Amino acid sequence: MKRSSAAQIDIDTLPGHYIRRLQQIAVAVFLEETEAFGVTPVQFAALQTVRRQPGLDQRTLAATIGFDTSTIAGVIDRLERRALVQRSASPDDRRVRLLTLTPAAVALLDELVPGMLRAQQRMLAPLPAADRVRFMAMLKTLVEANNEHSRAPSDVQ
Amino acid sequence: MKRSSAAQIDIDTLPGHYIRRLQQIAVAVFLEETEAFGVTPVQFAALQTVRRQPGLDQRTLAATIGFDTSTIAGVIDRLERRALVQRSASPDDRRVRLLTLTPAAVALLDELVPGMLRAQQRMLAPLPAADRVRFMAMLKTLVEANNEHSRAPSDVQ
DNA sequence: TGCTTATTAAAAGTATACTGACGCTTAGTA
DNA sequence: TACTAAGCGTCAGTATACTTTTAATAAGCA
Repeated sequence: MKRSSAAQIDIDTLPGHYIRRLQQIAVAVFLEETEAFGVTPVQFAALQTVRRQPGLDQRTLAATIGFDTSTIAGVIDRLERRALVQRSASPDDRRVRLLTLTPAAVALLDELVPGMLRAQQRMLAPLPAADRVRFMAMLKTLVEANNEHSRAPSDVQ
Repeated sequence: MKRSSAAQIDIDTLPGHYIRRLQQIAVAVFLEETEAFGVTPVQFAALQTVRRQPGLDQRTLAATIGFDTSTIAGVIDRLERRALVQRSASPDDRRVRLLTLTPAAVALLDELVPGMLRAQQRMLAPLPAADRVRFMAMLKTLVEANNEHSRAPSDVQ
């Protein structure tokens, strides 16, 4: 299937190359469909997760959506600057900052969601309907089985 | 399948989320298997492509592996600093810089390839063998069909 | 209580990935 | 030939993503 001689290897036969390209496409389609709102996919994931679990701390948020805490700190900085997220001190542990959404963020999410869902559908649209389900199942299998190899292992399954 | 009420949406049902996670995993596994060489997946793709097409210009390289020219400029900067890639002026067109590998880069690629191939196999290992082939075929379908939506459309195919 | 270890956040540094703007060069046209 | 459009590479700016280090706080234990 693949030659082991280095000179022969074609990038186009490597899963990693296609995974990277599909991720690029997923981001581009998301931004196309939601461009009016100026929210990135990562920012959306953070907002949506805090919406469902108000009072989350940054560490748990990072683990839930699969980032390291450094990245999340920057994401929350930008969302806080736009008055979409509030950081408040935890009464139990003064190292911890608890996250909540502002009403503006809730309103923004409500407006954003239809475009976000259109983006998800567009991404998989080139596959026949039956394959879309199979593809999602395989993606889940690969992510969950390889989770411990990721740099920012998610603790959610 | 998915509720359209924003508050109900779970990140874990969205293809985009799993694609991003799989990309994270792919990078992490690649770096694990090739850590001795200090080369990133993007740098590998650039090196391997220039190896197969010596004298490539940056713009064609970018289009071949699916990047914009700004990103490639930074990648080539780093590879040039490590004396792995040489930029030379084109005799035909003074706007163009032609890329070639140094002997050190060729030797490095030869050493790197076995680990890179192990990484590709590990990524797909959680799937049964028949599904690995199906998954790759679906990936190709999605990337090729959505190619025009990407920010840096590849001109290959 | 005092000491040690663990946890959390922030900061600095590296590497993608994109947009938009700019300068140089080439090519096409009046 | 002068003007104009297009192409190529670079640079500045924004936003991920990661690593490592540092500081503050909390928790466990003698």
